[in-house]
Amino acid sequence: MLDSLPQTQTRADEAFECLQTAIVKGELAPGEKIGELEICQRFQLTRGPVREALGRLESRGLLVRRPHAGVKVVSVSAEELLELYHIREVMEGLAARQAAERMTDQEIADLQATLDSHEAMIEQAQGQAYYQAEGDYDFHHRIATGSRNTKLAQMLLGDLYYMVRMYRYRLSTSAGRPHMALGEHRRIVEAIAQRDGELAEFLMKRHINAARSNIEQKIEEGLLSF
Amino acid sequence: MLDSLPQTQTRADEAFECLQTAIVKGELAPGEKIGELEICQRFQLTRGPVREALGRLESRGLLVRRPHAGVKVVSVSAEELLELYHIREVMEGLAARQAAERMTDQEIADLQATLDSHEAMIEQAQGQAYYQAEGDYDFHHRIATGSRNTKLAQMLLGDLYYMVRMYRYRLSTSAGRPHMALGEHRRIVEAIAQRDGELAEFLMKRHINAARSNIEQKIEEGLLSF
DNA sequence: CTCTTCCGTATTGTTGACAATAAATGGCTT
DNA sequence: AAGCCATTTATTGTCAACAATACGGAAGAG
Repeated sequence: MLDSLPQTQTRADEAFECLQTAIVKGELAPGEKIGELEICQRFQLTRGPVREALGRLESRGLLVRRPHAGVKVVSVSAEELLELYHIREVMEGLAARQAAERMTDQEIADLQATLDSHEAMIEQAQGQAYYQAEGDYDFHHRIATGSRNTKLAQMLLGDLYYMVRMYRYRLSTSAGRPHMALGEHRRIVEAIAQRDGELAEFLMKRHINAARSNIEQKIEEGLLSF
Repeated sequence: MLDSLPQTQTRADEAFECLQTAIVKGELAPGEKIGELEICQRFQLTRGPVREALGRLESRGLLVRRPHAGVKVVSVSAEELLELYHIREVMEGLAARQAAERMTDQEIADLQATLDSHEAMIEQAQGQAYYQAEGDYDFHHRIATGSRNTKLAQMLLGDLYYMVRMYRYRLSTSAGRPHMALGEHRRIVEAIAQRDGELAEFLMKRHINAARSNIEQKIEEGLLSF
């Protein structure tokens, strides 16, 4: 009765989550080839569920698989990473607009509270980029679900974010931007609270575009390992 | 030597494609519960590959699966279908913009040729909505790949289109719109040929928005079965 | 007559063994 | 010595039997 639902329901789900987090956290490096038995003994599973999980991961674009040749973690080039941000820009813009139209007052209040706690964290622990990264994820997560657009949330949360987070871990999200990002977040929430969908969309697009430019700049400076 | 590569490479791939087309064509109705053994004897396969295929289909949102309870074809409500078009609007807008920037002259010429053949088909066989539907798919397909945005094309071609096409088969794409749609397509290609990304994006968004409005109107008229 | 409980059955989830394919190694020829 | 071909081996793809779980119906109590 203690471990009611923290443990996943099926072995395949377990394998799926384990693999996913391992890939996102970088424990499995991009481009790295992984054998099935290797995974089995690592997570104490059998090949059946693992195989099913691999299929799902491949379908989501985190793995690439060649018949009879094995699977390897997807390796995203710098260009592709920037393309991801272009996609995020339009999709999250839409999410913000719909969130402005559909979020409940309670959800908006919670969102504002979330930002407050982020601000406190940033001021308290200067330079702790980790919390900011998690907070940023939380912020975008809430807006995606707040859009009440099932498929949109599914695509953002199930596909794009994992892929972006996969590189967040080694990019450490550009020091200096936390404060600026928080301000942008505040303005977006403000627009949502005023039910101004158009403005929310505009601000969100600009916000993500700024993040993209920031990464692009770092790449040009040669600070990134690709 | 005859069937060199038309047959899929692995049993799981085979199962995946069979199931996918069956769902899209409506042979498996939305909401219908399907047993694994049922699929096995239908496509002459064993449960292993089928199981893996089911996992992939679920991951792509065409199936919904409850542990130990079975899988059923996803049933999309009218609201969710319209939401799909909102997503398409922003994503294909982006695709059109990037296609205008990146398509080769050859690709653009091919695209124009495609429209010519569509026009011929429409004039030749009045009211043959089927060809128009296929032609429309072809048009959007080319622009998605022309964007040179791997993930964007993957999401459009691998996720959204199948879901939309699934309903196209019973919507029969609104008679009367074919001619109008072709004109809109022409203007979009024109913008792409002139390398005017902004205009291409605008026109594509308006094009999809018009399609959405059309469906929305039909729903309000109660002409659709949901 | 209705609701609840229990049990049987059918379906799903899992496992380990078997078959097929691709990569790797070694030998052979040129 | 270098390149090509065959054999070997390890890994993937597939299969059929086993175990676990949820659904459905029958029996009993209220």
